[in-house]
Order: sequence, then C-alpha cells, then structure tokens
Amino acid sequence: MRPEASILHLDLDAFFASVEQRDKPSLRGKPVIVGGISGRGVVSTASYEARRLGVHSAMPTHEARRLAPNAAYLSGRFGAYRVASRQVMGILRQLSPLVEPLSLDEAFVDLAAGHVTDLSMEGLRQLGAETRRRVREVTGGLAASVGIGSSKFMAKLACEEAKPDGLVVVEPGTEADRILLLNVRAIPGVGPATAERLLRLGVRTVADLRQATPTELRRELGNNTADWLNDLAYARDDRRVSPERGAKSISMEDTFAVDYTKVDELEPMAARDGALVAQRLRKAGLFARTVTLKLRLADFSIHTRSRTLLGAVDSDETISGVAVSLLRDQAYLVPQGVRLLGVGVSGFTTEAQEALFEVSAVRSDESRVEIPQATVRHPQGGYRPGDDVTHDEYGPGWVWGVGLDLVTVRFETAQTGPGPIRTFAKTDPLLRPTPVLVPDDRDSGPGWLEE
DNA sequence: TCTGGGGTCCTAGGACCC
DNA sequence: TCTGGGGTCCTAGGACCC
Repeated sequence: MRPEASILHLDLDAFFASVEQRDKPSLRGKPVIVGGISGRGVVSTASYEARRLGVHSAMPTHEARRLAPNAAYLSGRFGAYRVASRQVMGILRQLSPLVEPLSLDEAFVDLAAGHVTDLSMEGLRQLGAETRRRVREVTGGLAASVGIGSSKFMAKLACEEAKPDGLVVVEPGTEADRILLLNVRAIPGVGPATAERLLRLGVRTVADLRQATPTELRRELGNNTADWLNDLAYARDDRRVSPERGAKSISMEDTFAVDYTKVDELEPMAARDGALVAQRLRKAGLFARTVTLKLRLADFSIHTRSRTLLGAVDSDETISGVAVSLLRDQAYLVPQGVRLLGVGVSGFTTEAQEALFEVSAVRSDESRVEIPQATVRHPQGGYRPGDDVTHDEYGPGWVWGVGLDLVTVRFETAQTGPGPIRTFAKTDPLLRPTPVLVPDDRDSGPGWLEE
C-alpha cells in the first residue's frame, strides 16, 4: 500500500461483445454472445443486453441459447480484439512506462513511475476520465472502466466497482474501512474452493476474515494463502506493477464434439497439436524443454503427463513425437472416453539445445505419426458466424449464418449503419473471407478469454 | 446437447546433490 | 553408522483468472 493512489487498473467492458457491436451496427443495443458456439461450447463474453437475460461468461452455450434464443452467437474475431487491445495499451503507456497487461482487455499502470505529477484526488479523477475518453476515441467507441488506488488490490476493486463504463478513485486512508463488508469472493484469487473452506470457518466477509485467528486460517488454507488473505483483510498489498513478463508456457487444446475411446484416433490429434504448438514456439523465437499432454475424460477429470528433455527443442517432429509418446503412456485412461486433448510446452530458452539422441529415441521408439493440417480445427471449413467477408459486388460484411452449402451475409461495417442481408453459396467465387489485420503479435498474450 | 481455451501460480513428494 | 538439512529439479494435480 502506498501513501498516495498511484496505481490504475483499466478494464474494457464486455470487451469481445463490444468490439462486435462496434463493427456490426445491427447488433448495437441487442444481446450479443461471443464464445464457443458448438454443442460443447461456453460463453466467453456476453454483452450487457445479454447479461440482463441471465447470460454470463463460462456458461454453457446451450444454456445461453435457452435464456437468450434471439441473441447473436459469434465465434469471435481475435485479430480485431488484438488491434483494439494494442491501441488501449498504447494509450496507457503514454501515462507511464510501467504498464502490466493482464490479458487483452485489462492492465495495471504505475502512475508514480510515469509522467503523472498531480496525484491529488481531483487530479486523478481528471486523469481517469481523460483516459476513458481517449480509449473511446482511439478504439472507435469502446467503453473502459477505470479504478485508481494505493495498491493493485484497491485499484482492481475500484475498477470492479466502477463497471460498467465508470471511474472510481479510492481516497488513501479509507481502504481498510471500505472493504469491510465485501464478500471474500470479491478478493481476486479467492475462488469457489477457497471460499468454501473459509465458509467452514464461518468466514463470509472481509470483516469475518479479520475475526478468524491466524492459526485456524493457516490450518484450513496453508501458510501462504492464510498470510496473504490476512494482509488483504487489512488492505495491505505491496505487489509491484511489473511489465513485460515473458510467456512461460504455450499450449493448444481441443474439446471434441464426441468423446474418443481409442488411442489410434487420438494420436493424430496429439501430433497435430504438437505441431501447432511447435509452430507458435518458432514464431516466438523460443525453444522448450518440457512437453505436457493433457486429457480431460468424460467424467471431467484432468490427467497430465509431462516429459522434460535434455535439450530445448522447437521442431514439429520432436514435439509431436513426445506428445504421442505421452499419450501412449496414458492409453489406459482412453477407454473411459476422452473429451479434450491438449499439448503444451514450457521451460523456455532462446537457444536450441537439441540433444540428438533424444530425437532419434523418439523416432525409433515411436512409429511415425502423420501430422494432419491445422485446418482440421474448423472442420465445417471456411465461414464461421461473425467472420468478416467481402463480396465483389456488395462490399464488406460479416457472416450472419452458415448452413450446409449456404452462407448468409450482412453487409455493414462500423461506419455504415445497419445493412442488408444476402445469402450465397459457400462456393460463390465473388465471396471470400476478409484478410485479418493482425498486428505482428509478439506480445499478443492469451488468445481467448472472457472479460 | 451439461460444463472452452488459453494462461499463471502453488503444493507436495521423490530424486539427487552437497 | 542408526540418521541432517538445505537446495534444486522434476512430475502431477489443483486453484484461479480472463
């Protein structure tokens, strides 16, 4: 905790859904849901109109469809989200070089390390308002909420309080009183499991937390969590804003439309995900020593196997080979039904340390597995709801609906106002996906998130 | 037609080393 | 000879976040 309120937290409101409403005028003021739109998908972001119907992030999409049958269901356009994110981070970096992005739509800023000199309450309110105004202007209309306080904890809570589309500055000295009535679930880092344990101690609110004895907290939660919670109960938090933390792992996973029960069917998936991960690794200029294979079974249990190699690698063949080998180690689980398979790498270095015998060990020990093309990821091929398309006659639009052979397009853009709908054959030579404007994405961060 | 796809951090036990 | 302690690396699982 600092003597002055010099940490700012910014969060874009209903980020993905807001970008969609910005670029699709006919969706403004309507419920919009971005997320997995297939049978086993979940909601990533719901617009505020959809939230009013009871839809929220992490909710299974089929449930959302029941609550909001008339909402627009979109897969998401990550290129567009990255562009907006980059614009916002740019605005924040003008306040201070110390910007810590937490995801595409959220960041901390250390104002004391920057060019901001007036840290008075009035000065901070102006700064917050101006930042929100700039975000709206530069991104073409996106709403951001801002919280400012004397620690990361207070700034984040203030931002939460400010939503939607608001600003809260917490006056230094008032922190400990302000949080007394908060439910412990409002503390970032306290999830369902920790809340449940706390409840067993009769702890519901921050005030209850102060009443609990350190001994019983430690017994129930372990020393680390107990001490950390005890500090937060009095709003003590001196975590620094640390920008540019390099990635520690890269992974890819897929939930299947139906469960798989045979290892042979899963091997190509493991190989493909391994190759995709290797591709991203090379793009980032990294090498990895550890490969992890993850399975989620029909009963939703998660099982991981990892192997750390003697050297750091980045080739499709090695990573795929290890992934397949790890899958074979887990083969005994497969008959229970596998609903998700994932491959991840970690233990990064910036130089190759490929130990040759390891590669050959993988090759000789494992029969070669053919690596299918990445396009398998979207087996329906081509068009997904919400995607940008261009028609030679009608111009730019977006995919409104996809049928067996047909695709329905709404011709409108951020600038046009609501536009007309037309249906085409998927194979129509005049229609094609609009090339995505992806910023070169060294600092792209996690790809998929809810707001 | 129950429950995504990224990530981060922590814990705990065993191997191994000094 | 009858019992150490610290540190690091590795693995598996779990909690949590957006």
